Amino acid sequence: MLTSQRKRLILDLLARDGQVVAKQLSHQLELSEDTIRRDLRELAAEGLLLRVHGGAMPVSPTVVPIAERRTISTDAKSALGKAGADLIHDGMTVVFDGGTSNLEIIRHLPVAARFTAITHSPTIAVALEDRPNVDAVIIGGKLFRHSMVAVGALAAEAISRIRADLFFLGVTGVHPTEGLTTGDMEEAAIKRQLMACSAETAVLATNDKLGAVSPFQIGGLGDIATLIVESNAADERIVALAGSGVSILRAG
Amino acid sequence: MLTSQRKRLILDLLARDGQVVAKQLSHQLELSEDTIRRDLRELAAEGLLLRVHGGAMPVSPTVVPIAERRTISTDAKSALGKAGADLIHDGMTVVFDGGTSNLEIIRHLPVAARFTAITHSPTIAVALEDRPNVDAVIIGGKLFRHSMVAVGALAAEAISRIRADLFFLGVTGVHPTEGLTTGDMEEAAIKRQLMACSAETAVLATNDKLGAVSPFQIGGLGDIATLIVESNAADERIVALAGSGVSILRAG
DNA sequence: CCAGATATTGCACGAATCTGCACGAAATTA
DNA sequence: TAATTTCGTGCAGATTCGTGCAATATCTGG
Repeated sequence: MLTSQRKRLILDLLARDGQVVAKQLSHQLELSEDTIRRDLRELAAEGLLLRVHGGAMPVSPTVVPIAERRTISTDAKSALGKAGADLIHDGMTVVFDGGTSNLEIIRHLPVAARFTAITHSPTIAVALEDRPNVDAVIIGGKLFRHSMVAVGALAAEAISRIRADLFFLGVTGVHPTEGLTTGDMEEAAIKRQLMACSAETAVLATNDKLGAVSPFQIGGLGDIATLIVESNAADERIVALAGSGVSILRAG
Repeated sequence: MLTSQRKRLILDLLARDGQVVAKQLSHQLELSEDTIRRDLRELAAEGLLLRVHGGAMPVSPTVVPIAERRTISTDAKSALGKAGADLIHDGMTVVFDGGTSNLEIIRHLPVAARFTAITHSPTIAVALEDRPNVDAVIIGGKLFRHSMVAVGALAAEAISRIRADLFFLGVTGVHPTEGLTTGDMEEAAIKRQLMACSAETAVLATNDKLGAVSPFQIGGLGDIATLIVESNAADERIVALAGSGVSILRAG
């Protein structure tokens, strides 16, 4: 490994994580701590990072961790995630469907949150890695790549044994008469089952989903308790959805 | 080989890999290091690359996506991954344990690889996202955060119905007399079960694992068919492991 | 075709750089 | 305060670098 390449890598890691630890780096890169320390010292001399005991920090307070930017997280979606996270209270058992909206909920969970999370999405499971107080349960099954969730008989059987307080359902369409829809039949079946095993279901809907319809129906609007929409969602869309018994929440 | 042709090749390699190493180049192009160094010097003078000790870097910060560097992949671990991937053939059913070594196998799979992958690690599952020809099956269960794998009764039951051709076992210790060990009891049990349901088991062991012992035993050396070690693994370590019936493969 | 000019390549050798280790100093933690 | 961890410096071995030089190949003009 080239020295300059290593230095660049250190800066990347620093930007991503907001900090680096000399000992960890030496282990990860399989080099002596001396070499790492030397690098950190030199980078600090160039003003590219701030040397601290044990490692280094960015020169300017981390803007936004790059890891969280991996999927484009618009302000709107972020607000939806925050509103969703607010529905979760300690002690609850919450099921998370796949999708970027639900991923946003995880990101907005307070680190101290203490509840049980159930998901059939490996992506969600990975996001739960740094929430030490959350009991996470993964539902297995055949991986459906398009949405990155487990489906099929294995998943169905695992779900049949679950009773949850809240289910965050992911959909591709929310329509006044066609209800909640998605693009895959098998996925729709799993979603229905997850709804059935949960006391309540909530849906996060970005503006592009309001009024949209996909091939396979998951259920009617009346089947969910809460629909969270963007703060600037068109009024006529909202009015069209009212009266179906669902409580509509504007995020942000 | 023409000089200008060679220079263009160097720039291409640089663009592709994000770095070039003088020594490697001289070997690949079958020229003396002096010639390569001269080329690099001249290209640097033209401002086409950035000369650094040992090789060269692109003038503009690497375009290689940072996301792929989530776990740092050292040369040694990369070679192990390649060797592991070579054990997989089309049509097989392969079980992947968690861990960065096994993740490295996924990264080295040819995109055309066509087989069935089974895993209880959401991290591995996520890595399989862009292998469209791989049938992926997730084993559910309680998420054990330290290793990011599913464990517990749910996982055990799902595994009991599986029959696989090959299992890539992750361990933290490979010892001549203590055998294969790991740091968590429940995890060890799951690993044992995965071994039992697979026709063959393979282990990727970085140098730091050879001779190491962790609290909980998974099995003896005789229980696995293949042990893949680094190319520079200490001979005395290897000799100590021989005679247990395991076939030892040096990677790279 | 030939002779001289020019360019390219490999080698030698001293200089510079990089890396890991040892040891005492400083900072951190209990 | 005492124990542990981390830091910084000096040093030695190894690698890489740059320059000068000679040998060979290629080009150019007559």
